[in-house]
Amino acid sequence: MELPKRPEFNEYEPRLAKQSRESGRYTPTIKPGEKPFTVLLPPPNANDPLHVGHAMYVVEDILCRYHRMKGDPTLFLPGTDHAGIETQFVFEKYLAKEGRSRFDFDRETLYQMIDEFVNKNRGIALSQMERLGFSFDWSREKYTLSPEILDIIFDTFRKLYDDGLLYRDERIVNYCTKCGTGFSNLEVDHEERDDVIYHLDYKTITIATTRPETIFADVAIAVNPTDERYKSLIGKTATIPLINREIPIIADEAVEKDFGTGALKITPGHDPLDYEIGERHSLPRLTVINRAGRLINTPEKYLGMKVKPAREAVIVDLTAAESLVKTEELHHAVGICYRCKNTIEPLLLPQWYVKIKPLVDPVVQIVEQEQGFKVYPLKFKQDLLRWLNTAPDWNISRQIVWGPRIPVWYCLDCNPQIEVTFLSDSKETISGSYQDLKDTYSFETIVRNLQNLIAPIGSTYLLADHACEKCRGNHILRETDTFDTWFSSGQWPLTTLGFPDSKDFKYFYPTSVLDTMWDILPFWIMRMLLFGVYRTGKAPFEVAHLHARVVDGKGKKMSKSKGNVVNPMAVVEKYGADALRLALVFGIAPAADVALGDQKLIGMRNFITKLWNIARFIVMKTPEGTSIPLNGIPDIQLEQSDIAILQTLNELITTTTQSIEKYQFSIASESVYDFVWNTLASQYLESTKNRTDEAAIWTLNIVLITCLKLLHPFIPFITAEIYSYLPNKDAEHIDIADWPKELMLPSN
RNA sequence: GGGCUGUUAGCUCAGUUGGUUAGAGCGCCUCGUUUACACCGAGGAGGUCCAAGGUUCGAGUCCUUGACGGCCCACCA
Repeated sequence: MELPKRPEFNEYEPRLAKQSRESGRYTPTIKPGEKPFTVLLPPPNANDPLHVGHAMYVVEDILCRYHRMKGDPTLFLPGTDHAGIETQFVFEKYLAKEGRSRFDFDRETLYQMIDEFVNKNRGIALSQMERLGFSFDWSREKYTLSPEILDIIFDTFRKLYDDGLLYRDERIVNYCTKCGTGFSNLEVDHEERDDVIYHLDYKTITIATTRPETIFADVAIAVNPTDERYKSLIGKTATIPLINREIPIIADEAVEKDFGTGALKITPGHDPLDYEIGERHSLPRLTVINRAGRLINTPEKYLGMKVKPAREAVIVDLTAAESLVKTEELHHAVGICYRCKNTIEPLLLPQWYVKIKPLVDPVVQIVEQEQGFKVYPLKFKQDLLRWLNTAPDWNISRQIVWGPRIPVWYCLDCNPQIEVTFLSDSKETISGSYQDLKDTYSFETIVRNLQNLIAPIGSTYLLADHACEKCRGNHILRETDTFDTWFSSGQWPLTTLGFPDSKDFKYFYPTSVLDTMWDILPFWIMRMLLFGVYRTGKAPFEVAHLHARVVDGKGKKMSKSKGNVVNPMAVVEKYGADALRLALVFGIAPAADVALGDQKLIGMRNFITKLWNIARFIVMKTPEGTSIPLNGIPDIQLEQSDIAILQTLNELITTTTQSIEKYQFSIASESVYDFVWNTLASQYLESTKNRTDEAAIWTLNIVLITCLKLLHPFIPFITAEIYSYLPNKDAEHIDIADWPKELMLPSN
């Protein structure tokens, strides 16, 4: 047998990937009593192609391949995420290209369109992951919107309700008027801006604000109680310019004396801090900006204006009224939508919240005391604890269509004040309370063309879709808020394994290792811990391993605008999946950025070619029909150099194994790389060129097959391809061959 | 305003608990091709380990301070 001249990775890599996928070799056998090794794939977005970050799944694959070879029942479970807002955002961009927007459609139609769009592109990420050589159990592939998964998610929602951990409240929400949905604080980005701060004359006092268009929603002026300048004014009133409404001057410690004029206008309807102060002082909440970002409840001339023009108009009028005392430059950070970069508009909205404290407490204990759960690298433990300890109640409502609707139903007849927005038959947007609209539009029209509803706090609701328990009526609408994506992906360890009764769940939960980039620690890892512990009492994974970001060859963050984004599939085309995989773990400190550039990829590819050529030499040198002992060295006269390399090989086996166990993939891969290139190829192999004795042949073969196995988790394709050419082997495929153990060597 | 992290060869980075002449890949220089491999081989040049101070028999490694990066969090209107 002979190996061809040079490996054509674009031939053998896809062929082997397809073969192993179809063979079902990665479907584990459940062996009661034996501890399985389980990894759940952090699901990529169902509709997007992979980006380089996803190539880091190689970490999970290394672990899984290693454990599979070690003989552990190993499950690497793949899946995809519907990715609520992300997907809807992508789809809206696509709509925009055709000159349409989501407001042109009722939610049912829009949902169907997105569903189709996702289904059409659904396979892309999956086939790309196949190409990268991830050893998934494809028979267990999951999707976050599958009915059986939704059942579990709704069940958790119901349990939260039953346990009194679920409530509705009207609070300030970070609202993006462009995306049309609220976000949690975590999802808000900040941008440094140079703005103008306006000093406005409120008769008795002068305030400073960057948002003069919200003065119509002012309900008080607050000063710091220790501020000598204003002490005498507390309890008096001030007058809002332009509308001359009198509002009280109050004292609150949250006001900073040194900022602006030291007097803060309180606008609880449009600012989170003001909302808090308003709560403390039982102040009313006025709303002057709606969800479209337009002014309402203001003097007539500003009605319907968008925020920015309204600000300008108000300033013009304030100037004319001589209420504008002065303006100053202000450099500050403004909240922007993490998706579309639009300025966040804090608005009052009724939303669904999960009480977080009762969920957090047991998790804090588990994390602190490492009760069946650890974080690697350790430095992230304190981050996780900080996130846990400061987590506010969780707003799980999102005002988008792409996702599971929150499973509660409102009876319109019992709650006629519910505000509905829908398209009339002539495609006009109609919005108002059901009470006001029900005589003009039939319930059927509203249902059929519904875009969204807003149920005021206090509305009664049902927990299943059936006739109203009170009035027996059938005018029932399901909540239009959908779950925050993390509400469903946070239950991934439960849903993928079929909580609570399936065989899989009983055998594979808790899972072994969960690896992601550190940036979703609070979004995802924390939520999985909360849900996992809430529903099972156990952390959903024994180890959370956090890796770093993939950056370009110069160590710079990849970004579209810089044009340095690396497409993993292009890299695979050019250098092969093995080279990419190796480049992602080679020479990297734990949780340090991974610099990925051509130079490194070339180096990795060269190593793969080198390995091929070493194998080619050894196979060529091995006479036809030679039987190679695979379980130790037989009684045969070895030369000193043979024993020496076998001893080094033994050390290598130990180093590699221990390094993988400790997640030090860099050390593991570099050790084998160094051994193969320098010890095996440059030294030993050269020294055997004039030998034809059995000892040399056997040693070469044993060293080769051992190295192939040690390298297989990192570079599965080339090792499998070479293995398939070997005349003697211990398994049909290398990915199910035994992990190397140290050889017993003759003592002399 | 808090917190984290980095600064080691031209470039990208390793250096576990402090211990002999500080390493890798790529790049560079010289030489080599009927060779398993030019996606190669042999050899070589190249570092006051950011700065200052301290602990120590001994510091790239620990401590303090400073400089310059990067990142995260925060209700400065």
